[in-house]
Amino acid sequence: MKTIAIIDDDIYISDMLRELLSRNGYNTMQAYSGTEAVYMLSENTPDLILLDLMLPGLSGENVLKKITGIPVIVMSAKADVHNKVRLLMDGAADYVTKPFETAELLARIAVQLRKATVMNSGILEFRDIKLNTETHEVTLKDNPVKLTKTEFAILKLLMSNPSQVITKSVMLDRISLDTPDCVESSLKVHISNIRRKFREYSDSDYIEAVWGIGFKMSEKS
Amino acid sequence: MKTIAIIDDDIYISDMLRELLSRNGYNTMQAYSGTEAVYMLSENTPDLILLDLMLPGLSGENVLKKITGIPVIVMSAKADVHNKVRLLMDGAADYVTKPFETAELLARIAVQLRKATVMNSGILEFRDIKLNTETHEVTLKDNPVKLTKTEFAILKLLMSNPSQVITKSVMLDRISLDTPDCVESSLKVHISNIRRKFREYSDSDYIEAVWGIGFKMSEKS
DNA sequence: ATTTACAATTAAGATTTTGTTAAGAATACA
DNA sequence: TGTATTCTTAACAAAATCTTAATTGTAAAT
Repeated sequence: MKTIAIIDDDIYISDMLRELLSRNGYNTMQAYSGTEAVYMLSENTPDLILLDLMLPGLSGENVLKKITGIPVIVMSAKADVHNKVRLLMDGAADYVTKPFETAELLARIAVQLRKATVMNSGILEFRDIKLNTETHEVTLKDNPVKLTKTEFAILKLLMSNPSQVITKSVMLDRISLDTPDCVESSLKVHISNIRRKFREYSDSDYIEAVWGIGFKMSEKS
Repeated sequence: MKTIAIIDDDIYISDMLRELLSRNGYNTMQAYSGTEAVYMLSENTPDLILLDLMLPGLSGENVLKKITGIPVIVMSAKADVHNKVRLLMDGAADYVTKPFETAELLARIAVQLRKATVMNSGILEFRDIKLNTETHEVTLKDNPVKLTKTEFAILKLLMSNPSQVITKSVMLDRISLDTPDCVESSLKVHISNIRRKFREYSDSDYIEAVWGIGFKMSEKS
């Protein structure tokens, strides 16, 4: 049975969602603040997360940035397009505007869970590259490539959103959560190192720089 | 030695798989139609089944539904998500999309066989190590190795998820439930002790550190 | 064409994490 | 109670990784 985490400070909504979900065959867990959510997620791994944006403690945006590997559906009152784009760039899987129809929410949940099932075979593929999120192994043309933790995280982030530009600031947010901010030089070195390790098995370029913005996986060989 | 059943009507592919598998240390048996497969499985019990979907006689889907207790990896040309989901719901353990990389297929086979080993007996095996979850006995190359309770718990956790990295925090959660948090030093010592005890009977490394993440069982000897 | 801004690479030093040892604390057991 | 075993902690050395900064290369802007 799939487990869904509900992160919302409004107790009425949170409980309504819990009922709705358990009536539809899901397990649930609840958190009522950003900090509580982070703690809960460090202890448990749900299959999907419903995240309200307006949270006490730590804002929903910041909770979102800390999550990797679990699809997040953001629930927000703000409907504007610009905001939506930013959320998707921060790693949200989908977005519903409050108030929402329960049927719509259930449908979107089902879509994301199916996607996740397919993804969670554990292996991300892009051209010749395979990245196993479970074993932390990466191969290029079936040659094992040893990546460090940070290099792996960068490549996983890129391969999770192929053909999409990942801004440098998003990368820095997601990769090194603890360090300060202005460490772009470091990022460049990591990417350079990944490329060097890949070059041993292929002349082609896999990571492409998007001038002034960030990086993306490169389609062309 | 593990036996794998190959169910595919394409003789060329079937034989290619047989060679690949026997080169990698598996016994094989072959069937070329759905009806033949059902007959073969009534006579023999392989450890794992590779099943092509497009079969004459009885379709792969229907063969799948008749199988219980043996992990089935479905091989299909159809890549669409909906189809994959249905197969998994019909009881497939995993699926690969044709054409597939041999390395990937072997990896997925290994994963499923290990899972099956865990399920079916109280004995976990990994390379030269045997761990009996019921009697709490551990042997290395058939030499008994005396492990303490905590050491045993750590090794069991690792061997239950071979080839998968276990994070330090997960380990701490699962092993010493009562103690506070900052006990990484303790973990290091336990692992060091397991290694020392193993070193008496083998020079090879069985527990591998994954830098910055955790530990995993090490394939290479 | 030249300037400017950013990107890529390299190498060195700083930092973090791991592995081992030894000593004391906690626990189990006779 | 005393003894043996196991667990935890701390200290340090060794290894791997990360960051910084200097340098060179490359794309955009003027």
